[in-house]
Amino acid sequence: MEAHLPTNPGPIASLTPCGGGQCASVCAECRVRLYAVCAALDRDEINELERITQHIALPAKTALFHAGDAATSVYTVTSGTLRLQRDLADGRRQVIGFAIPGDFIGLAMDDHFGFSADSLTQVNLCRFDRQAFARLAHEKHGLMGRLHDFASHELGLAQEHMVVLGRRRAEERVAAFLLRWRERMARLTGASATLALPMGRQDIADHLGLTIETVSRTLARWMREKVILDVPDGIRILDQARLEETLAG
Amino acid sequence: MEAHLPTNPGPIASLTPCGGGQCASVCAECRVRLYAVCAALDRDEINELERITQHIALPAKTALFHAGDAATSVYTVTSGTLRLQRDLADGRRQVIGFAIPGDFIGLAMDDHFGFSADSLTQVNLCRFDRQAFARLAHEKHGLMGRLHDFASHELGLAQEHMVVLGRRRAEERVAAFLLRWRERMARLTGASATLALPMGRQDIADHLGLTIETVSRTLARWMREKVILDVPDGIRILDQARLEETLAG
DNA sequence: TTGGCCCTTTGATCCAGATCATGGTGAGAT
DNA sequence: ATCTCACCATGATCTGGATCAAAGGGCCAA
Repeated sequence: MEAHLPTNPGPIASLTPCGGGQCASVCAECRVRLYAVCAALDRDEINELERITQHIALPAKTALFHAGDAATSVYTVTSGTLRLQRDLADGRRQVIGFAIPGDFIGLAMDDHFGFSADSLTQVNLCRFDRQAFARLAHEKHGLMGRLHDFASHELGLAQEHMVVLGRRRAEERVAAFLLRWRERMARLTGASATLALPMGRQDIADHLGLTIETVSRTLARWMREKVILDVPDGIRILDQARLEETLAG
Repeated sequence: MEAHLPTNPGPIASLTPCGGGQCASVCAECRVRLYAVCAALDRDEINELERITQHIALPAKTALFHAGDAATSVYTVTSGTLRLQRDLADGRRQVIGFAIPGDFIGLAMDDHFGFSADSLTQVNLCRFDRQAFARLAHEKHGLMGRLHDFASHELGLAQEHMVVLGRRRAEERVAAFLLRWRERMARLTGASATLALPMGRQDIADHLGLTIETVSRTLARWMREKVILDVPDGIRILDQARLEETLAG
């Protein structure tokens, strides 16, 4: 595994404030409100949150922040997909996860980000000043509870992913990824026949601790065997049971 | 990796309430109070917590709970070491982590445990009824904040471990484990020349996604090269810089 | 003292997945 | 159109760590 430098995003974009109809300018119109941390808040509290909210539009393939940056802001994703990753000095990458609408970025509330975040698609975000958000969380009990729910849920997912990385074979890893991604997308868009895959093969490989070739071969085999079907910008799962068996085996 | 069934702990022990001088019977005397979640509470709140606290002594090599069990209790470790793990159907194991004094078990606040917990040594714990503890956390703002700090800290560690499992070579994994374990122990006991390793080689292997042979060979080589020294029930790190270089490489 | 059991070490061999190499394909630029 | 560039697919070969095999200790029970 040498430095392969995939999809190197440019410098951090000048983040354009989100005007016009591109994203909800008020929480009341927000499509992910019920999934996001904000669901914890009542009408008055939402108003308070709104005062410290900046709506941000991030173009595709752009860095939101880098690992080690001072964490002056935290974010809620309202649309699009981000890739969260840690890099080693010699170019090896671990994709920690992918953030989708409703996800909160900055749970650690640490002074510095422990990973980098780059947009895969165009992304809309609510940006909060970290200090102000932390103050609000310390005032509003419900918000802190909701944050904890998010953090502990993430922790459970992280532990599941440890099993995948530590003890699963290549084929099992890819199956686990497809099934989990499908599940997450279903929560957002409802059960759908086709599964959008905004991330590339290299991103999947770096998420699963594999090489791009292994991911590609595994998917190609499943396509030959009619387990999945290739569609533009994603796949269609034809035989979910087969993927689940792969995982159970 | 076939079923190796290592260190199969017996059935869950009848947990003996902790009487006598074995463990602090009141929080005021607790040696880990400042490290544990309880540090968030003032004197009155500590008294309330104490009312729902059961002091428990768990013998070595005993199961505290199994993955999938209804999570009726949550715990703070006051002494000893526990092994937290997930098992696959065919015997493969992933050791999620090791819990040491000050650690909180049950952050997920989920209805069911996502992993099993077994004592490696004799362990003393504060057991809390989960419902009562959750109620207290929702009343006492400081406690919820503290829980969130713990959860998000754990999340950061989990993400670091993903890098180890996904992208590190065998030697790097073992170095990462020794350095991190040393760090954790240092927080408890102060910097010490010798490093106690209450877990076996198989446990380390299952934590790092390796086999026992690879762990054994790596440690043996470092002993030959005077990087570490074998001492009863642990090791002494002679050349920490060498381990850090291994990790940086 | 002996035997049994568990854990660890060490050597020999194997193989899943990495690495290396090459070609295909589609989207955007000119 | 044609070029370029970033992905993706796929065949050939290699290798780090797994697997297989065997042989020490250390501890405890009888």
